[in-house]
Amino acid sequence: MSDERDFLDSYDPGAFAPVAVTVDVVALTIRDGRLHVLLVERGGHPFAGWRALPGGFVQEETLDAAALRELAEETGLRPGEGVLDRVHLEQLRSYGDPGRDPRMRVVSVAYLAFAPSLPDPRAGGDAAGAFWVPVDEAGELAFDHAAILADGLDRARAKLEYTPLATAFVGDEFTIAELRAVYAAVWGEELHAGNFHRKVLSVPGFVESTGETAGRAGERGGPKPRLYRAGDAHLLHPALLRPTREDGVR
Amino acid sequence: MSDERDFLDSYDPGAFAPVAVTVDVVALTIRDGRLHVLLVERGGHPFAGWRALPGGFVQEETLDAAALRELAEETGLRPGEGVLDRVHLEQLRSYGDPGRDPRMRVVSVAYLAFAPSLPDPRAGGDAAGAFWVPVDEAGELAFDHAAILADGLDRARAKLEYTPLATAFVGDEFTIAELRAVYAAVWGEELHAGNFHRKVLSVPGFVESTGETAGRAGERGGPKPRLYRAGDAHLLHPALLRPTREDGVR
DNA sequence: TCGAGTCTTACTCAGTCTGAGAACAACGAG
DNA sequence: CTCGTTGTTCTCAGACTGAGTAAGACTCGA
Repeated sequence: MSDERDFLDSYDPGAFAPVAVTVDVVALTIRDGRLHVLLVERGGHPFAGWRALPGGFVQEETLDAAALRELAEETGLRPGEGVLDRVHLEQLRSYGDPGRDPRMRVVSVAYLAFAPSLPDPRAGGDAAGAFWVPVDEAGELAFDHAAILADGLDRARAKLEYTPLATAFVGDEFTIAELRAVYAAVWGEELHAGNFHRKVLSVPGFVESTGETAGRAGERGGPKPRLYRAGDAHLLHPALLRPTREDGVR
Repeated sequence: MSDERDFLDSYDPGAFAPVAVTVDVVALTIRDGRLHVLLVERGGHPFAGWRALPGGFVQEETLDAAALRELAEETGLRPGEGVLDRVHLEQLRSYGDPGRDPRMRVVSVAYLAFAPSLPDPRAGGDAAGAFWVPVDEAGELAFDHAAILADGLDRARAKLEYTPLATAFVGDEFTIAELRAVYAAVWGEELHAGNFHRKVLSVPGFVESTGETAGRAGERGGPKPRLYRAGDAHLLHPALLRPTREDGVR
């Protein structure tokens, strides 16, 4: 048996059937109290003119870096400008059915991104345009992107329960009511204000008080709310469970 | 712009840097009350002689099918013989750091498999041998497989809480005590028998009674336990929470 | 065959958590 | 100023949880 050096030198990477690896990003944000997803309109074949998730081929970089790069390209935001640094990015899962892309065998690693309200994206890359769309108006998407979006939403809704993810949707300092609005937007249901308040403050490490109060109350009155920052918890314990998904869900 | 047919005909799949896609399987089972993982000893370079997770290159098949095939090849089990059909298989996540494989850029889609006690594997494929190893004795593994295994264990421990996954580790009919042994093995701690019993029976759809009792009691006495089958729930509600991971985990 | 020890199952009880509702004060809009 | 809205705090009954106890049923070894 040859030694490892010889083996690597003689190794032929072309010996396998060609496969491409892409990343696709399910980027979520909240605008006007509704959950939105970032979509692009495809400029080229296949699926020209269709809406799709932002994404592209992986280059010489980690998968995480590829996802962040694609997000930056499609939104026109630059890393280092501060906005993108506050985006929470995590891997969702991979999709690799033969035939999901008519060009060739493509395995796509999907990512989930959460951001505070971002500006309207500038067109860039090979996308004819990018825009935020309310998740319930996404409609048909190219490839299997509708399924990917559905998986992403499931994951997002579940993670709100046991992680402090909601803080990724709000600014640096926020009120409990803003946090509650995030939960309401993602879960699609109103939450009992009093109980939510009690719960959030009772979970260690979820939020910490800044000692300040907002300069102004809400548009429709009420006292000036207190401001909080995200705490140091990675897991919420105990969790904030969703209001009874009636037991039929199973 | 050419139409889609022309575009596809002229598309050159070789235009991108070569990437290979593999699947790696974290297969878990319980033997003698301890959680075991299936490992192979690598026969060829790179990492010849090292232990690794079973896995290999994806062929013209879905990712799920590739994972099942690799599992079958490494264990010597054939699909259709019944044993493999009862294996729970789910995607874990993908690993694609440049340099994780010295041969070329390799993106690996990791899978998690749960099975009732399987027979000792027969060697097969390019592995010099395959064997079940207690998870806490896995030691160093080839590539980044140690990290993959750790992620798989995390996922398994978490999923036990809110899904009926534990039933995938036991036979078709089982006792509550066998189910409790699964939780104890995966979580690494004993559980209060009475409370566990109450909890399992109170979660709708987790288990359903067969009406029968086991022919024999445990080795060290006790009454003949009743037998149960897995219910139709996909999610446990309410969940079986792990005994207080003391709040420092965050 | 008998006793010791083990195990399943059921029950109890105090502490905690939850959902629902009410109370109150602070605030904006008209 | 008045009214409706909102942030925050309480209260209360029901559900759930961990810990312990108890009654049998059974195996094993003496």
